[in-house]
Amino acid sequence: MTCPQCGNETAGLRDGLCLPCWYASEDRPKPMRDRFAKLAQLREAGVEPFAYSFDRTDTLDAALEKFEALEAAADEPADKESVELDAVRIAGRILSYRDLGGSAFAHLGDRDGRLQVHLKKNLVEEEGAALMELLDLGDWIGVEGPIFRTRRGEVTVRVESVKLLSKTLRPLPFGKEEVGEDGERVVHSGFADTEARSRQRYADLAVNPDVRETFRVRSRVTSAIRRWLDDRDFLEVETPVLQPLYGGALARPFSTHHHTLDQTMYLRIADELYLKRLIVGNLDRVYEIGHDFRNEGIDRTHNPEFTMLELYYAFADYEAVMELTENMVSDVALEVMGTTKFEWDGKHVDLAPPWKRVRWADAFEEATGLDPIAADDSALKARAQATGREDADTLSRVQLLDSLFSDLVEDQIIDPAFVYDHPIEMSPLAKPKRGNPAFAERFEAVVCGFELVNAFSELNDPIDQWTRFAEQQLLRDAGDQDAMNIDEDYVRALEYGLPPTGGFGMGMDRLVMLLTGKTSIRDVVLFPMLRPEEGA
RNA sequence: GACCGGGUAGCUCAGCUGGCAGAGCAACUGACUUUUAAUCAGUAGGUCGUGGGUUCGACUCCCACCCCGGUCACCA
Repeated sequence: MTCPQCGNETAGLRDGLCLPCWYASEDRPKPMRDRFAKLAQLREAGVEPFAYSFDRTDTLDAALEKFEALEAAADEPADKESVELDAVRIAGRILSYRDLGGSAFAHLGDRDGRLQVHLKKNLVEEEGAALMELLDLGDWIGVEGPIFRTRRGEVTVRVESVKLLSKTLRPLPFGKEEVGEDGERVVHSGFADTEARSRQRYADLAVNPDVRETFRVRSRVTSAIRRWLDDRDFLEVETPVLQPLYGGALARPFSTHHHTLDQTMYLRIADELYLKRLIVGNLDRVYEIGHDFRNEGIDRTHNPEFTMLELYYAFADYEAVMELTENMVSDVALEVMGTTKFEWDGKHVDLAPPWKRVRWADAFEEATGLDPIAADDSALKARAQATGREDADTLSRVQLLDSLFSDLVEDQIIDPAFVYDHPIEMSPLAKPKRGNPAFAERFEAVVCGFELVNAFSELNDPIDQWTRFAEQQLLRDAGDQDAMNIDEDYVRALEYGLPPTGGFGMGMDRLVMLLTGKTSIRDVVLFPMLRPEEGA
């Protein structure tokens, strides 16, 4: 292929140009053109702009801690001033650069830390002095030198050699950072565009330490939960994401096709039915942390692809699962965040157990004045209309019950509470309530007005389960697209015997939102779903 | 899907009642060897989301569309 502009041969054209012409084009912002031009200058000066490796002795935080420990060990104040730590090798991105002519101060940033370095032209080797002229904000460099404290009091590496690790060709959207007297960091004109921050999460993470912190918390939450469950003899398992029949929840699936089998496959909407098959298989206690997919709307609390923790616990009923839930969530919060008290969307909550228990029907009757079992459909419709549901006429009984409950009860629950014993028709996978089969042994854990956990005493009677599936099928035939499929294989598994089992599903994204105070799921998902860009 | 708000330089934003497209940061040139939102002098940088319309003249007013955010609806 030939570049139409310079006539040189090229493997491919980017916007109709070879890469050197593309980077030099007036269509590129000036900072990009300048940075591309610096690549050639670097190579001329004998500097490879994209290195293969760098052997660092310390992270930035570790180097800082080492120096401070040495300083603390000095006895005399006079000694403290002259404390110097032997050379370290550290690496990071250039976050700031103050060029004073013969020398320059820069801050480097890595995953967790930030450290100032001082580059003096007469101290760094010749190649490094040439390199100093060609550095930009965002570049990755590695430096070596002793650590001292400047007259202005900042711990600083006196650079004796510097190596370019990776040249950035595109300017990162750094703000200007001001560090106040109290050590608080104020960023001026940072990276604010929410869409760009989600699409280019790499840039968001690179310039916003608090975003990195959010995802560090997320990672710690996941591993703390694994540890908590592993300690209690739960077995982590992996079940199919691609399924010939979806189930375990009520939602629209994503569908795809397997060519060899010539079979429609679905991305799972829940793990539930496979995990309970494992309990049939004597695995006793299992859990899975994985992605579920629901082909529905995208908003502040819904991403089509989200992370669910499901666990199943043989010989336990839903009351045991309530205890497990409140203990696990509060233990994990305490371990990861050091507290059980959180503020979320202006609401203050305490996750310390025990959580409040609220009987579903009592809360419903208190809020609506209606008995959820005795009230007829028209009364429910009238009540729903009174709460502002204009489409009440089109809703099924289950939808009416649920919408009234969500609008009038769930929104009002701030401190964590277990809402339990839902009407049986809302819970096709749960055992009937002991002594009152109009209800199911089911609970939802509600915090800050949203559902965090959904759990049951699992239905282990294959005859009852098949009948419930059949009732779902009738709803489906009547046009309810969200009603469940009959899963004959699952019923077969139940026929082999599911011991009494308690189980739950918890939205991991929502738990992380709660712990980090984020009110949008986009802020706790690294790459949230967005409409594809036309051109990057 | 409905309503509201937004889309202007690489980033963050201003732009009034229609009259030459602006600032700070980043970039570039120069000065400066302990600075830290470094400083000082200068330079350059634009398809004002897209397409129509009104007008002598549109970033600005009108219409349609696209994208983002919020609220509501949907998602029990």
